[in-house]
Order: sequence, then C-alpha cells, then structure tokens
Amino acid sequence: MNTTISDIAQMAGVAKSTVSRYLNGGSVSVKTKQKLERITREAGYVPNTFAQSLKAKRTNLIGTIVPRLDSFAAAQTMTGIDEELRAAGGQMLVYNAGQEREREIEAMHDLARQKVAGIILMPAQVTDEHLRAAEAAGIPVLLVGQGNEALHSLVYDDYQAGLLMGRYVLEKGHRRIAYLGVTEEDEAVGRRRKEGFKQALLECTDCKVFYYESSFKIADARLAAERILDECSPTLIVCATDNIALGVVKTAHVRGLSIPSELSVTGFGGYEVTSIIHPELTTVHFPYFEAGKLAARHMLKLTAGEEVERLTVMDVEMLIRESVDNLNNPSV
Amino acid sequence: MNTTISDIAQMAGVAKSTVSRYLNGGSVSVKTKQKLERITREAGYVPNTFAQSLKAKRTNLIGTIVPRLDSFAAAQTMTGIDEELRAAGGQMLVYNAGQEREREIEAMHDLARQKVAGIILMPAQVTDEHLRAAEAAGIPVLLVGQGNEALHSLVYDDYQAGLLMGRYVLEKGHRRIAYLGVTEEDEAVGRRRKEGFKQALLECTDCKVFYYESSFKIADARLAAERILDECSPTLIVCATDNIALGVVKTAHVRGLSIPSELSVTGFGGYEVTSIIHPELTTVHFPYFEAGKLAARHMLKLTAGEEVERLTVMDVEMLIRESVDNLNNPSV
DNA sequence: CTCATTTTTGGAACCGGTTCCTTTAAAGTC
DNA sequence: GACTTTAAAGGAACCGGTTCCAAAAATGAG
Repeated sequence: MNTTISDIAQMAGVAKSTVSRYLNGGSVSVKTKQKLERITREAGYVPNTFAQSLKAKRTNLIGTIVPRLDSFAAAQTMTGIDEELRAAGGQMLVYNAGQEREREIEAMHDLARQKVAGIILMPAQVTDEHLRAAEAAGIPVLLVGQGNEALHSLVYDDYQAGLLMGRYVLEKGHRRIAYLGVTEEDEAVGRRRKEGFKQALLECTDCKVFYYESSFKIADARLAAERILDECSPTLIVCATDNIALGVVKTAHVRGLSIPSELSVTGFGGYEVTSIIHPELTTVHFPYFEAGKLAARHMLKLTAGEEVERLTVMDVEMLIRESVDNLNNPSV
Repeated sequence: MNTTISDIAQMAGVAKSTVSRYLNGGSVSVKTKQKLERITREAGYVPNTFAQSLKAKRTNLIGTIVPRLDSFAAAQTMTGIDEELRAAGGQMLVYNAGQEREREIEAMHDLARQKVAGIILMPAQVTDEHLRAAEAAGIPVLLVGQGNEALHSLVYDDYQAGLLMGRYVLEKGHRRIAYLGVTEEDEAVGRRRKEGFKQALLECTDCKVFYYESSFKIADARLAAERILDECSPTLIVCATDNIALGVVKTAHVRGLSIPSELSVTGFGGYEVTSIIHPELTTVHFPYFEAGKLAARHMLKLTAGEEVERLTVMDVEMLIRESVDNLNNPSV
C-alpha cells in the first residue's frame, strides 16, 4: 500500500541505506540525489514515523497534561505551547486529566510509554506521587502554574498578584473585605495568592477581613457569595479566580445589588470574558499564553539536553477596571 | 535501559514469541503464565508502542483538527471526544489549525503520516482541497459542524436553530430587526442559520429586517453593532453566534442602552458565559459536548470497519432567557 | 600511470515487538 | 504401552526505517 524506503531503493536501483542517507542529508552524489529527489516525489514517499521512532527511541511529541480542556487558562497555555512547538517542528499531545489527580499520574506513565520527548504538566497540586511518576518517566517534566524544587517549574507570581490586589483595594478605601479563596492544597492559587493579599492587609490597622473558601466552579462561588453577603456584608469581595468572581457578580445581580456602587468585586486571571461583562472586572492579568510559549521553549531545550533555570517566575499585571468602587470620596 | 520483550524472555528462559503470546492472551501453560506474570511485574516491563504500531501499521490515536483551542465550542467538542475515546482505550491527538485553511490540509497529511486511525475535522468550510486531502489520507475522516456528501458528517440543525429563533422573536413582537451574520462561505453558520431565520420571517408581512455581517471576533462584532445602531436602530439584533452577541451587548452597555428594554439581543450556541452575564442571553443551545462524544463513537466504528450513517443531524434547543423584550404588552 | 586519500555506495545488523510455521511435550484413546 | 490428537513452546521472518562498517568508485598527489 504505502511505499517504503525499500521500494524507493529498488526503483532507483540503489541500496536502501543510500536512500536513507539521502533523506537525512548524508553524503550522496549529486547524480543520485537528483534521481532520488524525482523518485520520492513521484512515488509520494512519506517515511513511516514508527519505524523512525523505533530506532531513534523517541518522538518529537511533547505531552501536555491539562486539568481540563474547557478553561481559559488551559486553552491559552495550550495555544502558546502549540505555537512554539510547531515552529520548532515538534508537536503537542494533549492529555486531559479531567481534574483528577490519579489521571495526572496515569497520564505521565502513559505518555512515557508512548515515548514522548517530554511532559508539560499543569497540576493543581504536586504530590509525591507526581514526583515518583516524573522520576519513573525518565524524561524531562516541566511544571506550569505550580512550583516544586524537584522539577523544572514555571510559575506565576501569585504572591505579588495578591499583594497588588490587596494594596489596590485598600487604596480605594475598602475596610470591610471578604476574601473568597480556594483550598490551600493548591499551593499557588490557594496559598500564595492569599498570602500576598494578607501581607498587603497587614499595613491596615482598621480592617475587617473575612476569609471564605469555594471550589473553582461558578456554581459553588454563587453559593459562597450568598453566605458571604448574609453573614458579613462587606463592601468588597476579593475572589481567588475570575471564574469565582463571575459567580459572585452573578449572585449580586440576582440580589439586585449594583456593582460597584453596592458591592465591589475583583478576580485573578484576566480571562477574556472579564472585559466583556458589564461592569468590566478589575483583576490581575496572568500571562497564560506567554507561559505556554516559554514552557515549550524550555521543554525543547531540556529535551536537547541543554540547561534551563529550574524556577521561572512570570510577572503579573494589575488590571484596573470598573468593578471596584472608590470609597475615598463620599461626594455627590 | 528499558526492558524489552527479549530481556523478559531471557529471564524466564523462554522464547520471546512465548512472552508475546502471554501478553496477548495466546495459548500458554499455567506454569509459564505464572512465571511470566511475576517477571514482567518485577521488571516493570512496558511494551514499546512503536514496535507494536510498526507491525500493526496503525495506532489507537484519533487525530482531531480544531480551528482553535480557546473557543467554547471546540473545547466542549474536544472534551466529549476525549471522554468517549478514553473509555474505549483510544486517545485523542489534537491539532490546532489556528483558523487557517492550509493548516487544516497540512494537518490531515501530517496526521495520516503519523498513522492515526482516523481524523475528526471541525472546519469552517469544506473545500475540494479538504476532500482531496481526506482521500489521500486513506483513513476515515469525520466532519463535525459542517456537512459534505463525500464524507461522514455530524452537523447541528442550524436551519432549525434559525427558524426557532426567528419565530420566537416574532412572537415577542419585534418587527424591526437586525441580523448580524457571518460570511456565507461558512455553510452552517453563515448560510443555514440565516436561511432558517429568513424562513421564519417570511410569515411576517410588516417586518423590516436588516442584514449585516461580521467576523467571529468580539471586537469586530462591537464595531458592527455600532454601525447597526447608527444606521437602522432596530428593537432587536439577532447574532449568528454567542460571541458576536457578547460584542453587541458590550456595545449596548457602552452606549448606555439597557438590555432588553432598549435593545434586545440573541445569540446561537449556548456558551456557558451566556448564563453568567446579566441579563442572561437568550440563545439556542448546540450540543457540542454530545456531538464530540457521538463523533468519537462514530469514528471508533469507522476505524473498526463498521458502517455508520453518512449524515447525522444533532438537535438544537431554544434557550429562552432575559435578553429579549416582550413588545406585545406595552403595559405598565 | 600508480598509489594514497576521500567520497560514495552496498550489505548487514539492529530497534522491539508480532505472527506464522514447525517441533516438542503433554494428554487422551484403545 | 504404542499411537494419535491437542496444547505449548521455539525459531525465524517481518514491519520500515537507521547506522555501522567494509567495499567500490572517484579524486588528488607525485
């Protein structure tokens, strides 16, 4: 069915090693080069990747394990990875872990078995199991979004993000604040982001802060917002992610609370939708796309055996928009 | 480095063909079965996929070509495909075409070369080039979202969607309507959806309808909305996709137009965000996730050589929410 | 023109499995 | 216990490339 290198060799009247050499740029005389050029083209010859990989013992595939396919952050990161990989002749093999830890582990084994050249992992949490699986895989593993000393990591400056946000809302005069976070098992989003925020709040002596927790789901955030509004009526709710903020905004609308005049809301992430809704959401921009590109570049270096700094921190940027009221001018 | 089947054979003192038979459930005595069970486990033996595929001449990979990674429809469809494939022991290899036609073609060649078992393609348009590439690939190709007689297709009932929407807005008393569509090169979204809508409008004698066109981008939709509002001040704008509707809503907000009292807006798609924004967007739900699952099931059958109906039409469902004003009761 | 050197080629082994065919061992029959 | 039948195991070829090494051809030097 498909023409093989032997077919080509036969047609050209040469040995298949010569054809192979021609294909891989080895020493071939001008004459045979031309002949082979013509024949491979006419026969529509396409090398069999398996045979190549079997010998080479590796592929140009980079496995990418994402928690879910339908999240803004994951989509942006994947797009970045894909773009950069493609430019270098590589390819991305996406593995959807469906937000389950065991499936992340399983994915690493599976990808290693498929001899991908490296694995880019976007976990919610890094456990010993992850480290063991990474070790067992025997290929470079790069973490995105979470850091770990044992592996190459690319993280966002979550602490700084929390700090910026804390300072900003203080500056706007808010003194009764709810922080709607996520589980502290999530080192980056759950802990660091909150710690930065707390640090900023330290500078404020007359502040009341209420800490709440939710899952990453919008529906859960809506429920949490109900509780917050009932229990402590803050002037502002700082949400650990844009999605959570979206849920809070929704609850506010349902209750007929106007944003920001009656309730201020902020998020983290900088998802596209936050600039589409009304009022636009004040949030912190995380460079997901750039992180994806950088992750891919780092991975390419790693697979080439080059050195890469173990920890890279990506800068974040405050996005000041419309969802936070300025309480300093009680005018009008 | 990695243990091979020969290593196992040697350790067990049997021929590698016996090990292979053991692994693939051939006839092996109880005694050797037990011995091999122990040895493969202890050695942590994992078969090399390339060697297997080289012989088998195919993989359990299904190539999926998407226009972009960061779209709700693509993400939902991919999730559905992935879920169903995984359940059947297969895997999805995502190829991002970046909304460029040539890259879709290139992707098909590339995937065929990598010996994927089949290709699921989500094109904006099906050209002769697509058909030729599908032919050349020599493997099943399944279209999702667009239909073509030459290939197996899974489409949404765009005509019906347009019809439902047209009837609904008429019923709500709108008589001065703008339809913000997309290029007619897109058979499904550009033509069928609009045709259904037009059909519904035929029943209305005193209607004024203005047709406009935009790209799929929110930014372009905002611009188009500006034009529409300036030129024909309709009571309602029917948008060909939810994203376009989002852009129109944004423009309305910027102009201080209240929705739906001063301007009604509708979309198509049923993206998650449409139920989060305020007011919630009236739209038509397209079963992207289910389509993905069904596409995967069909593909699995096709790769198994089974028959599958050439054209499958997925039902859509009207989602009546808050963004369309009822003009029939000018009371209060 | 001969001999040494370099370039180009061919042959064979190898990558790690699967599968076909043959031989050997075990089991069943009379 | 000898003979047939069936089950289990071994050996070799094959999938389609790459690579190493040796042979052949072309080139250069003297």
